[in-house]
Amino acid sequence: MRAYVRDPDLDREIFRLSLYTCTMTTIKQLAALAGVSPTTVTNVIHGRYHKVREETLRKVQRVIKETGYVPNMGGRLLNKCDSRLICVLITWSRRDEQNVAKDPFFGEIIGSLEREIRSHGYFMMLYISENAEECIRMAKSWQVDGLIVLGCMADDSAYFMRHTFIPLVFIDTYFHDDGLPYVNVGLEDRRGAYLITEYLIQKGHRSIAFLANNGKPPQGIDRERLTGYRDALREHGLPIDEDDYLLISHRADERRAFLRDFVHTRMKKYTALFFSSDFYAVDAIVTLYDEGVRVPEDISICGFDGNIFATQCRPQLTTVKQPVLGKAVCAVSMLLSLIRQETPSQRNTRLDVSLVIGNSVKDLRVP
Amino acid sequence: MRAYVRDPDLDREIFRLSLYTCTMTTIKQLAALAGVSPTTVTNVIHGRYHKVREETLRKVQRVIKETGYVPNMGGRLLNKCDSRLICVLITWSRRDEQNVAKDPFFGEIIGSLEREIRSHGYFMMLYISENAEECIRMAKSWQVDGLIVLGCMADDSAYFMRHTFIPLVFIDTYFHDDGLPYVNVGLEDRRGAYLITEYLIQKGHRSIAFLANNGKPPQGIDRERLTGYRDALREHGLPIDEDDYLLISHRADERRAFLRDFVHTRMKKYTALFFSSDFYAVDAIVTLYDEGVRVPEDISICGFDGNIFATQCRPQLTTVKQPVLGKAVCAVSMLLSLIRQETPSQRNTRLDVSLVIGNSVKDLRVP
DNA sequence: TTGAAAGCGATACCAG
DNA sequence: CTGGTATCGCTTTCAA
Repeated sequence: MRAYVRDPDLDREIFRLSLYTCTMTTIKQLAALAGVSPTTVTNVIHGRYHKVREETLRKVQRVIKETGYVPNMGGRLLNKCDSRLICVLITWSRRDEQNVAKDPFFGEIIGSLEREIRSHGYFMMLYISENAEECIRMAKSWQVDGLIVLGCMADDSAYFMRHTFIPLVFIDTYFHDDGLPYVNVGLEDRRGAYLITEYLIQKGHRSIAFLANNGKPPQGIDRERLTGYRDALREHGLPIDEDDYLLISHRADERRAFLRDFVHTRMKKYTALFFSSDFYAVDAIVTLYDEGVRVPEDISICGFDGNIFATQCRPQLTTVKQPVLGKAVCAVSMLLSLIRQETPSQRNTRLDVSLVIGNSVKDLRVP
Repeated sequence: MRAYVRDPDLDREIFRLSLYTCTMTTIKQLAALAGVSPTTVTNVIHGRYHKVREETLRKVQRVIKETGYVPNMGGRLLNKCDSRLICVLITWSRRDEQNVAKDPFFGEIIGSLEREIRSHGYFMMLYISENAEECIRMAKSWQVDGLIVLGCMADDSAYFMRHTFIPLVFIDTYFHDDGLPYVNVGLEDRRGAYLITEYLIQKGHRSIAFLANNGKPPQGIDRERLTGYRDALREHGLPIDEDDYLLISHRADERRAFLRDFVHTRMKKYTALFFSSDFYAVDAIVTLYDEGVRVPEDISICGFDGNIFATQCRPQLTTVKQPVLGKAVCAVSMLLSLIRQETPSQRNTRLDVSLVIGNSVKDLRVP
């Protein structure tokens, strides 16, 4: 195999072409430059090397490299089935937009998903909407290869499943019991809530409230966490009272008003408050602090998520840590296997959580 | 103008077609259904109503609606110049990924940008990379209509400007003095820093350190903030010392180690620390708290950003608030005007900032 | 191993 | 007002 010899004519042509930086090089042009057909060029691009002679391969590769060829995705899209696009859908139903975007979980999961998607050679579209129909329209419009849906309500997830055949992976979603083949990546929500409630009980707490914001009756993850909390109470022989499940608003002003009132009335009934997320737990610590209530001296508080709020809060929040990056890795890998038409190893993945002990819980056994 | 009469044949056809939910309806099919040409259908879709007779219009609109027509963006892309795609680029140079994604600013700006982009009928791609060349390749590949680049280094911004003609708006970026027509949306960084430093001085502080992490000499926004801080010192007759500009690491462990050491050594020299971001300021408050140093009793601290960290921190952080949503609105609107080939009203927008007084600064004038 | 040619869906141009 | 048709860049099929 002899060494590749530079061709001055080709060099000149490539240079001439490189001047037109405004218009992109096309496969046809590459073909013309290399003196081969478009077919050969595509074969090289797609790594079908067995279909190309060594010398041709080199020549084409050189032209590709030197022109700085960039494929036009429009052409690909048109030829169906390979957009290389993955769309991350977020449907904020209850919580309002501002809150969700400020929640560090949002940034973390978006960042992690982007990294996973890009590292697998896909591109990420982000679409945030309350309207499931609109989401489906855009997915079809862009022929996206796959969808990752973040924490939506059961009605929406059913809608997504019924209205498209696009590979679909949910994160943190719970579903109607309708037999549809949902693929979900979630947490051991129930176990996490159980663990932390048990921890509170161990520390001598007997009257513990659970606070969440996903409706009465609770839906989705909050229902699971409530169940875990109640399981722990029951198994330790403590009474379960409907009234100990408290609904808090997603609106900061309403939430604070509630807490300010709560402090001077019903709070006396409890020694500990278990919030369904760090976001709300920290907000409560701060509100109570402003009301002169000290944590954990006057009341113990814990959360769920283990995010940066929990670590940067003083007293440091006792909480349940979830693996955010792990969620992203898992979701993308499941989605890719769906895209490859493989049957996923598991439809319902529940990632493990762990207890993070901070200083927001008082040990009541010590006098 | 007589009422539109339903056509049973058409109804049947539409129903038949709707069964093929797997393949999308095309303009050709719409045309066939409505008994017109593709041209007419496009005209209707693009609202060129003056080119279509009333009756035809109605018929076509009905077919579009009933088939649930969704345009295939591939076709559009191919016909150049109208991808309706805006790509948000993030190039983390110094700070590491985890930190950036956890910073609430990230989530807030992403959320706000998405909303702005979508509400103007565009689609958002998110691309996070350290490699400017890679960014340009993807932008060309997708023929994106515009790019929004978040806080990159001067070298990268120059690279972007030189290597593409795609409309480009920067956020929070400072540039080389190379005469390129950068369009940027930033803050009154200098004024903000000036304001808060002046506030500290008013409260009796005379030795104030400035802590940031964008290198020595500082680059980008940190250089401006440093300048504002020094302007305030100078104008109030206080000495300016190189050593009062302290570099902190983006790595949590290094930063904390530095602070822990700092507390027992050089910190005695200062009565106040001004951090270049709330992220670092809050981290410092927490680290100092753990070291038994109380804020503001032992030392005063302030930040810059006015994000949720600052509000949820106790003592509440005194800081400079920036309009995050405003940045997104402004950036998207400038980008759209660039896309429309208009000359932007302003190349360099600096949004106003305001002082937020918390409880993290001690009034030294009170004995 | 290579090439010619037919499409993918939307659009714009030009004729009627 | 409406329709035929060529085009965009890429892929695939089929023939050489």
